[in-house]
Amino acid sequence: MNKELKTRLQDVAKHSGVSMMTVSRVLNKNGMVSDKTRAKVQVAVKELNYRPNVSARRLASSKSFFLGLLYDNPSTSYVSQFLLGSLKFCRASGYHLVVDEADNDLAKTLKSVKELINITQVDGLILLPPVCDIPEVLDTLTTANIPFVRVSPNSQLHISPYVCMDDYQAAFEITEQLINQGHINIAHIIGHPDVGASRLRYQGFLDALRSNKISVPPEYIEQGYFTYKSGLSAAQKLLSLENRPSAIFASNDDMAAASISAAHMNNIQVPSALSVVGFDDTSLASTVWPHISTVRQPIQEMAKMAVELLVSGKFDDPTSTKKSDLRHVLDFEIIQRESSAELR
Amino acid sequence: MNKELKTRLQDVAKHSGVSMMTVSRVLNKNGMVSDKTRAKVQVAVKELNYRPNVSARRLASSKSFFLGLLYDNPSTSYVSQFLLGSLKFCRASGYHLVVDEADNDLAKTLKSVKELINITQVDGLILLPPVCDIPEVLDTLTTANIPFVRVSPNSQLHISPYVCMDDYQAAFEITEQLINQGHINIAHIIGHPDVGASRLRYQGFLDALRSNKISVPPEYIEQGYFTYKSGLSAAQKLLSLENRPSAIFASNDDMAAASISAAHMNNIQVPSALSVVGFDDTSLASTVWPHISTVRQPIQEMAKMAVELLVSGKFDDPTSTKKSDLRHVLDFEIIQRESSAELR
DNA sequence: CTGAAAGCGCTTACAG
DNA sequence: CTGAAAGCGCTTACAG
Repeated sequence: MNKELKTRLQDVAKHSGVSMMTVSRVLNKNGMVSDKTRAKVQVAVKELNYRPNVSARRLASSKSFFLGLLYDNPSTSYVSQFLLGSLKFCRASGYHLVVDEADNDLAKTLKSVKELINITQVDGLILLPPVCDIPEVLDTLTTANIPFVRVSPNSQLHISPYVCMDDYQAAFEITEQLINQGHINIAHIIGHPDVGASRLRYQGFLDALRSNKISVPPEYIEQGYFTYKSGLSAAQKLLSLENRPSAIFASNDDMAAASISAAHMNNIQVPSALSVVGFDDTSLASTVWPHISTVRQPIQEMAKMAVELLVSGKFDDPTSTKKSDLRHVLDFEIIQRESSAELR
Repeated sequence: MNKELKTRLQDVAKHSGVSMMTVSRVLNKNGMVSDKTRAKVQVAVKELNYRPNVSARRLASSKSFFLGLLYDNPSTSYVSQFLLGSLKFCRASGYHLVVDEADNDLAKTLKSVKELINITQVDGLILLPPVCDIPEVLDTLTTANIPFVRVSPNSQLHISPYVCMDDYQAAFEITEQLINQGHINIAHIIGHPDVGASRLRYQGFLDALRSNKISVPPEYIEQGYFTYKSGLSAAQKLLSLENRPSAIFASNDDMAAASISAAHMNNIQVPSALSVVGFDDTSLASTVWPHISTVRQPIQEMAKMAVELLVSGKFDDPTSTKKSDLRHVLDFEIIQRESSAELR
């Protein structure tokens, strides 16, 4: 390490004519500093392009500058996108990320959580779904008084800040897009019954149809489990109906991809004879052919928001926070690709 | 942080009756310490369950205890699996990982590399394919004298240690498995022409057939580009041949998945009328139905090996290393799933 | 609102 | 082969 290149706190102090202590206070935004002094210091920080040494900071302070990320989501692409996003924003904030996979065995998971708290001594934890809804994990964290942020949680929404997107609204909009393309016979493959988002997406679908005065025959609704296989058999049933739907909205991309395969098997052209839309915008959506029209989840932005909430320290004292501040909804995006088109 | 819980270097020193300096030397494996003293210290370390404080270490030493991971691979699942693996082993070794994505623009990539060297001051760098084969990146690293490990590189194999698997042998074996299942009419979809592994897999395929005295008609060989779409059109051609193959070996899973779709479109049952095998064992392989028989790349192990090579410090002085030590080949695994079966 | 001193847990010279 | 001293770049308590 070229120590001589690095500007240190001392350099900033000298440059702005104050003590190191004062610079430290400005940097950490906590101490009482006069506006004038603060301004002076901030100028010096900018001019010298000063970046605090995380190791020194960690060594001296009571904070660890570690954030934990706990996941047990089977979707590699979801986890990895989130991971990459948090890594980036942790780095920007001078934090490091410790990643742990929750085990199927609850006892093991709890052990990992306790290790993160006691050994790694994380300053905060991010929980991805579905581990973010395990009561025992939440209890452990609450008891240990460790701040945590949950992503798309499904229960106990009042106990921690969380980030999510509006699954209902997204489903509503992508359904409405099909309607605007002239589709009336629209089927839906519901997602896994245990996942809260499945219900929200289904409801958004129903309400979009209702608000356009379109009725759904019961045989247009199939229960899926977010897997390709479940999507395949659901789509097979839908496509063998006498009054075949002209469009299928699957509750995730895997099942949408399966619907396209099912169409192929039945010699039904996509999108000319059948439109298919999915949800999530995983890599699968742009892997299969035709590429799948879908809803993009703002995973990167969710990661950024989660890190920011933890870094801000706003929630370090959980009791002081108003419920209204807990919910952070991020924008989704409807992505039109080649698997859906105007009805003709 | 509960400081009182943590055992420190001092505690170990006291416990084993030597100075902190001696403990440090034992821990860092560099200094000259008598075997007797070393043993004593090691016992104390074990008993007290001592783990060095990375921050203190980093602050005091000339090393940063940062490793960089540079990637530009489009496969999210590949990158994320590698990422998760390295994260794990970095943590076990007391290192932190800084992850950067190489840009399409070479100038930007070089800038990132220089930042990793000068600002983050990484102790070493891991390069994933294909960025591991960009001469300018390699030059920058060599000039800066930063140790680096490459994963499955394709060129200049003498300039750095690297980890890889035996693509040729794996292709040979999975082809031979098809042969053992009674297949004679086996087609191959070649991978992207710019990727070295494509050639090796193709060669393994050819040699397996040759060693079993099976000849391949030229129309059984199709050029693909590792994409689903390229696999789809390649498979379409293969399946419309008069002497249709009974098995297709695609050079990756995406193209194998596409081959299955193509079979469906032509009302050909997989695996009863057509066996399909892929390569990589990405999540796609167990997403589509039937699940794809494939070759598992040992991505986690490759990550571990890459981290270990860097942490070991063996290659800190690149000039001193013998060429024979550079190559690290890891074992693959043939995974038999539902997409291939005995010919009947 | 601001500062001088001590210390976080290690390693790097420097001695012996 | 082993050790006592100084210092890495910050923050925590304590003064004022």
